[in-house]
Amino acid sequence: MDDELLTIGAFAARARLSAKALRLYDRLGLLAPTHVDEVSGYRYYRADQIERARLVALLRQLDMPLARIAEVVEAPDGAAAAARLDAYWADVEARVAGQRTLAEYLRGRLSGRSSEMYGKFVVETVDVPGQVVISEVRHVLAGELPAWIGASLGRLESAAQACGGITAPPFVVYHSEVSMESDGPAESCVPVADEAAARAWAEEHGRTWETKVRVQPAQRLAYTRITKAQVAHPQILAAFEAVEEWIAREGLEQTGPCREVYFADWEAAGAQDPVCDVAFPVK
Amino acid sequence: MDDELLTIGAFAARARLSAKALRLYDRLGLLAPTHVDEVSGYRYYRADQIERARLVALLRQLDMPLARIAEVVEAPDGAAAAARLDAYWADVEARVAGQRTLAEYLRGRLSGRSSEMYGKFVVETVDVPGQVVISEVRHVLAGELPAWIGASLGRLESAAQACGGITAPPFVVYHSEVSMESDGPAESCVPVADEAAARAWAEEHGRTWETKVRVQPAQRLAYTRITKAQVAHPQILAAFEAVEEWIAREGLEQTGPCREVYFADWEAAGAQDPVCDVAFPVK
DNA sequence: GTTCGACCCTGCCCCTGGGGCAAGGTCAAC
DNA sequence: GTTGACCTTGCCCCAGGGGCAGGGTCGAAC
Repeated sequence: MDDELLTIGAFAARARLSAKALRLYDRLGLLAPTHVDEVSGYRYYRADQIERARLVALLRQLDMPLARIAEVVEAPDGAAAAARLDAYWADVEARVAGQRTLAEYLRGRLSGRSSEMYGKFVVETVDVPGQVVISEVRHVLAGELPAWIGASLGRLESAAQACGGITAPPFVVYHSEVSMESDGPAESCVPVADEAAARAWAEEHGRTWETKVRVQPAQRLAYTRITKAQVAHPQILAAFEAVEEWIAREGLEQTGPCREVYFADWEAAGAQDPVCDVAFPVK
Repeated sequence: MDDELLTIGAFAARARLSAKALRLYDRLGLLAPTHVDEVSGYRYYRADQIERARLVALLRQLDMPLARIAEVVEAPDGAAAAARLDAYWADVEARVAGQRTLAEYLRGRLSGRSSEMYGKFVVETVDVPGQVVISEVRHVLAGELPAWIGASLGRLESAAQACGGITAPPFVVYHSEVSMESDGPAESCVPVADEAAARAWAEEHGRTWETKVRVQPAQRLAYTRITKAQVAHPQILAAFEAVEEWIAREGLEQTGPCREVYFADWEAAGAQDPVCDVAFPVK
């Protein structure tokens, strides 16, 4: 039973895939034909491979990359396969949720004059005094940013205990682009009390981490406060945009790179709690 | 003011785009530099182009294709731009909603044994008598399917008045793949009472439309009933899958191509009303 | 046995939205 | 004048195939 072999065309029709796609899946090892004629090169598929082919086709309808499809179809059991599908789909939903926020912001910016914007992002200014900060600098992609920020601020906060303690909320400075693809250098900073101790600490750790001690001069910041849910790409870009537009409207001038100031306990915060100020130095 | 020119690198940093991307946008006419040195080929951008560049960058974060971005940024005014953004985002939401349904179905199929499936799709069989049908055949992509089905069944239903009237619900037969990319021929069919009149009609219209008259033999159909919201790609594929799996479980055999039977008034139906049977001829 | 049409094979170029690298030209500061 | 940072074009690469060319194979009819 069911041991009859199908040519690629017949198999393609029954699996609702193209022959071209089947050749690709063969080459990638995702769906190898049962038998390949060594002389003619003809691929022959068994009828019971249709089920797997259909699954691949359906997963492709979710725009799942073939590499992740391979992980699903080669899972040891159905539960593991379902878990991998869930993981993928959760990624998709998270990405789309962020894009949805950004799309809503853009719609307001394109159509509305300004009232809609200010309804979404309230921008204010604050004067911050000069600070001594210990910092780590790294080139990091947007996808790794949350993990790096957490790890880096964690290291710096524990180091700050030996430098007289933390004197102001930690922040992250973006010296270049803040886009999905860029790895423009990011700098995580923790203000500390004791500059001499900080310099000693940097001397000690400068070889293992990309650490620095800087004196951040007093400056005025224009900022907007955002919630934990908004601290992610790409929706956070809407906040950056809003602050920059506000700066332009007010006739002020940016005097340095943008930053995110984390003034709240990240772990303890809920998704709708304010945790972060998106800020630019101005004037 | 603001008439200073920026090199591509400086402009890229301020617009949060890569120089490579800016060269591409220049080549596509999406964002041309204000000035290009004819000798050196250097591109120079004016500072007031940053706004447009930022908008492009944000729209790219929505995964909007550059061609559609061009439509947005070249819209005559903000309202038109917002409308085009809305149209794009509605497309995205519709696609994701369909994929979400499919993902839920697949999760159930991968993890559950069968109870979850049957909870979602109830499959039954029905014997249908032989019918004379008038039909149109066309190669059509999944994206155009809804429009084509509506137009085609509309034409056939009005033609059916001259062929003794409609004797059974209209249906669409998929002679090949039902995937997003395939254009495998689809055939829209309306059963009519008067075969002779139907043949005369086909003779008359055969030159303008790809029309046929067929006698559909009596057959048994395995089908599941779905709602209006489920009649769209890719989520309808879950229904096809469910019926095929049921057929295999019951030890039956598919004897022809799948079809969708539209038994309800499409316009009058709400999203959650059943409107369509997804069916396969069996045994 | 032959022939014909339908299938199948590989290989190449195309698409999008860039990344990355090489070879070479430019610019501005010292 | 030199140096180093920046810019240019051009080519190859990725996924996930589509489409076509040129040539090999299959089964069935004659």
